[in-house]
Amino acid sequence: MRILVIEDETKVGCFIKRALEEESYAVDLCEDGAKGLQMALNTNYDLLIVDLMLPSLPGLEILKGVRQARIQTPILILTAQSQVDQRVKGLDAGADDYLTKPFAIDELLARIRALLRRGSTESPGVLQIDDLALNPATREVTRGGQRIDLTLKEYALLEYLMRHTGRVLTRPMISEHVWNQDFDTFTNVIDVYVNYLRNKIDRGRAKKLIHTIRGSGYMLKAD
Amino acid sequence: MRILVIEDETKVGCFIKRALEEESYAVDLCEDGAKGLQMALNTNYDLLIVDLMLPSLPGLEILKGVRQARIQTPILILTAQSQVDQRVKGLDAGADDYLTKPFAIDELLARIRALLRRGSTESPGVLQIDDLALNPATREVTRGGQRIDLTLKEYALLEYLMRHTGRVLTRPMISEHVWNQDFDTFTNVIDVYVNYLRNKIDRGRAKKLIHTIRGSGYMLKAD
DNA sequence: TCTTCAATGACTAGGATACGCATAGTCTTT
DNA sequence: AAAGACTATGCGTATCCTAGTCATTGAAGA
Repeated sequence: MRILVIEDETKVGCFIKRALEEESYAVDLCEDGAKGLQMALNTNYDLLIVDLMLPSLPGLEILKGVRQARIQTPILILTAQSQVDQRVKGLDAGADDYLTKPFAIDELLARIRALLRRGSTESPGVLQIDDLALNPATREVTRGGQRIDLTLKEYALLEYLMRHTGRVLTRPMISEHVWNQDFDTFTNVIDVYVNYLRNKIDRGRAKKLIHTIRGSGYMLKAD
Repeated sequence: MRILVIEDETKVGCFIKRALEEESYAVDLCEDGAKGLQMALNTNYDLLIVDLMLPSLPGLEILKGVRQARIQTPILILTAQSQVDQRVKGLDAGADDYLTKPFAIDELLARIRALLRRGSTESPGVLQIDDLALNPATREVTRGGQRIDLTLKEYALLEYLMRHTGRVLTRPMISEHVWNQDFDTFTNVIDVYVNYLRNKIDRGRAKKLIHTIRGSGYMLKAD
């Protein structure tokens, strides 16, 4: 975990640095606002601690600069007890938390732990096979970068196929996952929808992705 | 944005609820700790506000319960001025921020905005999509530089849509975050409000931003 | 090897339905 | 009285499914 501290008061800055290093954080200390912004933009820190009262560059400008650059690193700002509105402005400008001087070092550490804890557990989530992509989050389907509009059932069917690429999927398997329990086994709805999908996905393309396994069912495959 | 307030003092609780509702948040109020924990576990809130001094269940237990369930909803705790160690314990138990009673309502609101901002994807203060802009801090909405007046509910709905741009939002998802617990599932309120929004935002514009995904829900998107 | 033919799947058209839109009206709060 | 939140209802249509015909497959027999 690497932390950048932007603080002009040498004494306070060094104190924070030592305390953080004792907690085994990697710490860079910068006493100049403009230079600090540069460092924040150039290096991928895990956390920024910014004093709002700096001589060269107002602390708020640092916040704005960082957020404009689409950097989402958590930012903790330091303010004086009196600067209530500054503090509110800071939070609205993109800061994640603040601490008023003077503060207990234990509290600073607790807040840092809280900020760093939010680990991004994002999953990629996009299903892909050859040049066909399906994004369950946005329900967006593309082939070769081109958008494809699907109805609800078509989409449900395609998603099921894509989640089981390369495997033979029998009609009972398909109906069980794409239709609900009162599915009539003696119809050809599945065939019909596979056909719909083919029209939208394979029609006119060199590579066919939907294959029929005669006597068994269907399969999605690049080969 | 839907918020759960766990606060045993009826007077304080109601005060907070009303203040938040005036800011377009959907608010559930609970005066009992154990019940509050249940609600927090059952519903996907955007934020929890927990008073640390509760009669039935210590506030800390609520925090632990929520975090043990792997729920990462931001939590703001309320403490008395004196309880410094409580506060540190609270942050370590998974709280994201605290406020000491008595507090200024403006500060509570600012902190809520800060907490909610980092919860959803990425947003440097102002939410923007195409020429539509929404500023959560001022609750100001503009399209093409032109101000648009929205009611509380219209605003709440639009904010939710804008915080999840490009994703399909189902009716259950929308009701869960824009309305509170006494929402009636069997009505078409959501449709009606989407229609209201369309009238104010898309009506007469070349580019439509609100799209309906038939059979699924709605989506806000520039394309 | 070629034909035949039954089984299986591909495709199409049209009717039924459910979905979402819009509008008007009710209720509540200010 | 006015504004906002919500309910109720009718209408148009995208979507779903049925049912029927047409095409393909592959094995059996000539």
